[in-house]
Amino acid sequence: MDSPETNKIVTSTSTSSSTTSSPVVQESPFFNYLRTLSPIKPVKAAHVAQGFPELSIPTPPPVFTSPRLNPQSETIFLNRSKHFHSSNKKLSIGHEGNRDRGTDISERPISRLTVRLVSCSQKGRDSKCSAQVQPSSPSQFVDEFLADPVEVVRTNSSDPDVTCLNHVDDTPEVQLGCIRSKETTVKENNVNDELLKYVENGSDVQIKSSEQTEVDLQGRSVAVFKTGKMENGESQSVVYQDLASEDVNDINFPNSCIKPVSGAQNSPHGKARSAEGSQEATCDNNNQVLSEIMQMGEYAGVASNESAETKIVDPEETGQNQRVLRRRCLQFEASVAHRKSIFSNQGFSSPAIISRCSRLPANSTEMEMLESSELDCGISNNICTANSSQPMASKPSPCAAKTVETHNDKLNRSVRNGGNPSIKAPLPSGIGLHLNSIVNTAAMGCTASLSRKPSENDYPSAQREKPPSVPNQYLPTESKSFSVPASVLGKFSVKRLGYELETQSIADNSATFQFPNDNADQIQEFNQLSPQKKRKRTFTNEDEGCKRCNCRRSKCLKLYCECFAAGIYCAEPCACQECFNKPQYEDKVLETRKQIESRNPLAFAPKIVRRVTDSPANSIMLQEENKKVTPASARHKRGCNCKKSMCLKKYCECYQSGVGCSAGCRCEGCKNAFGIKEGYGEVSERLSRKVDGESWEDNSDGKLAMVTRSNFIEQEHCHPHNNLTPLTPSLQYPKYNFSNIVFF
DNA sequence: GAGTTTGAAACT
DNA sequence: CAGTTTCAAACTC
Repeated sequence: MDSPETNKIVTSTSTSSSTTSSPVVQESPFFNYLRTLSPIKPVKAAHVAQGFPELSIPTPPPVFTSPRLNPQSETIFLNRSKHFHSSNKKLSIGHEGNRDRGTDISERPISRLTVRLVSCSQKGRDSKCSAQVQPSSPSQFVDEFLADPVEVVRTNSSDPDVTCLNHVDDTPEVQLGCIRSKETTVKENNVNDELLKYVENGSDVQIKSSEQTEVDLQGRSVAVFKTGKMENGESQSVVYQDLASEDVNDINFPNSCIKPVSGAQNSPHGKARSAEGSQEATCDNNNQVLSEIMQMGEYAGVASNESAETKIVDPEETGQNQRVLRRRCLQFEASVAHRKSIFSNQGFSSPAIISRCSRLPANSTEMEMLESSELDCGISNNICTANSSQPMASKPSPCAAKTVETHNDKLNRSVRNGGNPSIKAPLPSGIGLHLNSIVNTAAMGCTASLSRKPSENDYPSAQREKPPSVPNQYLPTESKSFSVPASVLGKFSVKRLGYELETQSIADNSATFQFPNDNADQIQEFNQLSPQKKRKRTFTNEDEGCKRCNCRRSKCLKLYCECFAAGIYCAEPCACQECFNKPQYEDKVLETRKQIESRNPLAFAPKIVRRVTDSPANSIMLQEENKKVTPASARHKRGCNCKKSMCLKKYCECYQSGVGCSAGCRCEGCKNAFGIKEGYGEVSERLSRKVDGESWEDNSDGKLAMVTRSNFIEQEHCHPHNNLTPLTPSLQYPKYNFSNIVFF
């Protein structure tokens, strides 16, 4: 069972030697652990094929700055259709994440990583559970990590380094445990025997759902997690953990279907093996275990509670969930380690924060930009095609309708059970925001439009528009919301995502992602629309969140195409014609992209760069500093060139992105509400302006200046995190478009 | 929904 | 690099 072969798992290899497998990683406990498990044959090192596969893997963003960063110019083009396909899932073991801060997994052992694994399915396990071990890109980690909600719980442990990730959504069987920065030791004790007895004696019962039991074995508390033999025939498994100590018990169970308890992987001496309680349900395929382990890393979410939760698996869902999980066949150890190490290093309690900055530099220039700044946060967009099987509840896609149902059901159940549904929604992934990316994958249901929800006062009544919302066609069938704690919001950057971020009161520093009510009919309706109708439909305000390209003559191979510019393939919501920006034309896409980049290396770089500091205090300071210098902290990289719109309409990229014009702009008659171009007067200068068609003028009490400052602050803070001066109600807030913004 | 305006991208 | 053309989004009616 154990694989005698070493180095079966090839860590991801990018074009740079800096990303080759680290000996440290390979010698890490986890790596050793995997060696003993995985029969998976070595795979050719290849970077993730999420996007344009020929392009090299971007290195982690500067927030994870490491001397090992690969400065090589890299670009990434996301392949929606492949993004969530389990068949394309690739496993990356550890080291990629380690590049972040030069922290090796082995340096940050994971203990108490309690995992309630899904039970093994005897049927078709091979096909479902086999985890293809391949390298993966960090971005994939991030996106997928963010794709699923988990609950990050700081335990009651006095150890500040302990952070628990509790998956709370669709796979309650999986719990990410605690991350500890200190090493553990393994002690011999008799618990193993006792536990084994317990397992063997107690596991032959037909249990319907996973359960966790704490048993007292020789005075030591041992948590036993069982996943029972399901009525559908799926097997039972048991995992255990000594709760009394940080130690990982070495236990030899007769069966090899391991159900690892945390720490085993990373404990220096951990050799945790596990057994399954049911003899008839022997799991002889370690791939499943590996797959499940990898799934651990798939979940990310937001910090929420102060206490851990025990998730109860609904037996009705278990089978389905497992199938969903297996379909994912994720490989996330590296991602987990990556994130965990960041958690520990940053002291963050939320993976969402880690998820920030996960967008990878598109090229060397961008990398430089990133490196030169403290990349703060970002929520990137997950991208998928309408055809992709994408089981995330909050990023439902038509193709994942069944999964969506499952999620919804879970949500409902959770609500009924008094659970906290507010944290069910996955955070949109994506960080950094692809420069040009609009990634409005909202349309795909895979991204969220994370935009400030304007109050009614934000716009002139005559022009009041509905705030961007998730396109109906890709939304769950029920309205959902989830709250994001201040700790997360504080680090958020905002981009056009599929979801609407509704800023709560500034005082509570929280925000709620609101999922509009939705219905499948609309989904179907939209999908049945002709391209012409989609064209119209797609760009209505109410569907802004799902804006897709509408190219007719560019074949979606020019920067005119927002999808192409964003580095994503066109998909179902697009109304483009003769589109070549599709996976089947990958070669052409890549070729064109390279051609464009050869002409302009920054063609796919972010247009808008914001500077955001890592702490509110710093942000304030920076704001104050910036106010003295420029009207806005964010700048359009190249500057606009408006002649007639006076930078007051969305024709203007600066205005559209909610940033002020700068000296780099060549606009004429600039009246950008977010900050006019230098030379056209100070921000606080009294001037008449017209915003969204409504003219207003500041008065002598400095109101305008204050308003401008508020805009300023809002931008600076990635708006949800704004505990500064609230916007003046009378301010006619232009609608933000964070599509092309990168936050630093 | 059709047509116009606009400015970025592409081309020369 | 500047001028022109093409293009698609934004906007208006």
